[in-house]
Amino acid sequence: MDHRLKKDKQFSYVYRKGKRAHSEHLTLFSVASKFKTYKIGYAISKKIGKANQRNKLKRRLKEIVRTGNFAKDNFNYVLMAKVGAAELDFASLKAEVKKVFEK
RNA sequence: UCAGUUAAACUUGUGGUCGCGGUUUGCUUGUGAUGAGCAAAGUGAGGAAAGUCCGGGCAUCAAAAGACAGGGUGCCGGCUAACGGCCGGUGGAGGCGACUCUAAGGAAAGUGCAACAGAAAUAAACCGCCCGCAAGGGUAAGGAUGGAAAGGUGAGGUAAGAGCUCACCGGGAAGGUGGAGACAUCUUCCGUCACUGUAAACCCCACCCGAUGCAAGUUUAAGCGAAGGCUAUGUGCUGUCUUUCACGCCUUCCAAAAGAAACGCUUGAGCCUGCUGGCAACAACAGGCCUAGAUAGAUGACCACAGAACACAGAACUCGGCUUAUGUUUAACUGAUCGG
RNA sequence: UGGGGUGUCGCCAAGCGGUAAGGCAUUGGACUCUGACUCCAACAUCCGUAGGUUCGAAUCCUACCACCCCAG
Repeated sequence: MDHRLKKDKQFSYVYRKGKRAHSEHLTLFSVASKFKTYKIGYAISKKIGKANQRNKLKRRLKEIVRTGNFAKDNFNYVLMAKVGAAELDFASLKAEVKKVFEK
């Protein structure tokens, strides 16, 4: 199943209604939904780095969410990266994602 | 060994365990219709994919031609689909050298500008020098400047001076020879050898350029209506104008949608190998190969071995260049030192 | 992806071949018992960076860097 958020409307809905949880390099927006599974979108701005760095960060976040089982069903998420997130290695990035979801 | 110049090559590979995007095949399932899921096979970023600085293809503007404006290029010859690119030369500049760099047409077609300094900035007004009692005349040596002051140095010459004369150097013109040409070289003549620099100032000359960009554009796509204006004096290549030519054109309102999907989209001036022509860029021929097409936008995570690969960095219609960022290796050559 | 624009003092900015205006801010001084206002003075030589043209470049040319805007 596809767990991605894609439409612009969905993103802006989550930004407006969602609860926020911050960490040093990440921000998570979460909101309850009527769907049975979870959906998650990734927001990585141009401030973070050049195109290849943004791509790599997105791939790593996707891998962490897929393998980690952090996301709960019946929720929509947007995971936003802040400046400096691209410099982290995989293990510490995973720890931060875990912290944000627990909040 | 050190310092340097030039030219190339590569940009990870193999094996595991999870995961992603196209393609093909098979199975399951479903709709009014497009479909959806699972499995297997096979495949999946670069030398710069970047900057977007040039030039093509392609698409639309109904079709075509011309003038002006505007823009670009600028030694010569060649290559190319084309170029502001590349190759080979010429002149000039730099370097001990290997070698590198070079917007390099025209200033006697015209116009503009040249601050400050300096007597004077394109010009012989001033100081000066000489002749002369003076009036006046001769002169361009000298006059702390400046980027630039009407060839330079030396000798002769003179009232003082001066290409006034001579030697050397520089400059110009004509002709010959070599070369495809840029140009090179030789001979002769010129002291009227007076006219500085700047064209990456306007400009002149030669050559080139229609505009807009895949968010172009086409289809699914379907369903039309109402009112008003201009009627060949209207509209049309989109900076202006003209000609041929084409034809209805423009504005407002109502309805529908609110922005969906597919095509464009990857077979192309393509890549590899061989051979022929050419100094080379490149071209011709033969054989072989098919090699990403996404749309919140596909390559990641954990190991093992090899290893320099741990750098710079991610396709978005596509191709040829340029520029910039950056890791490693190789070859040839140059200079210095030491040894033989 | 394509198209367009801007970089000048700490901030806002003028200048577009000949030694870089002005305002705010800052610093020092004067005035005042003190402060504000006012007055006087100081403050750019790396004009985003690097080359080139020119006697001379913020200005002209070329290549880069950074930032901003427009088009679904």
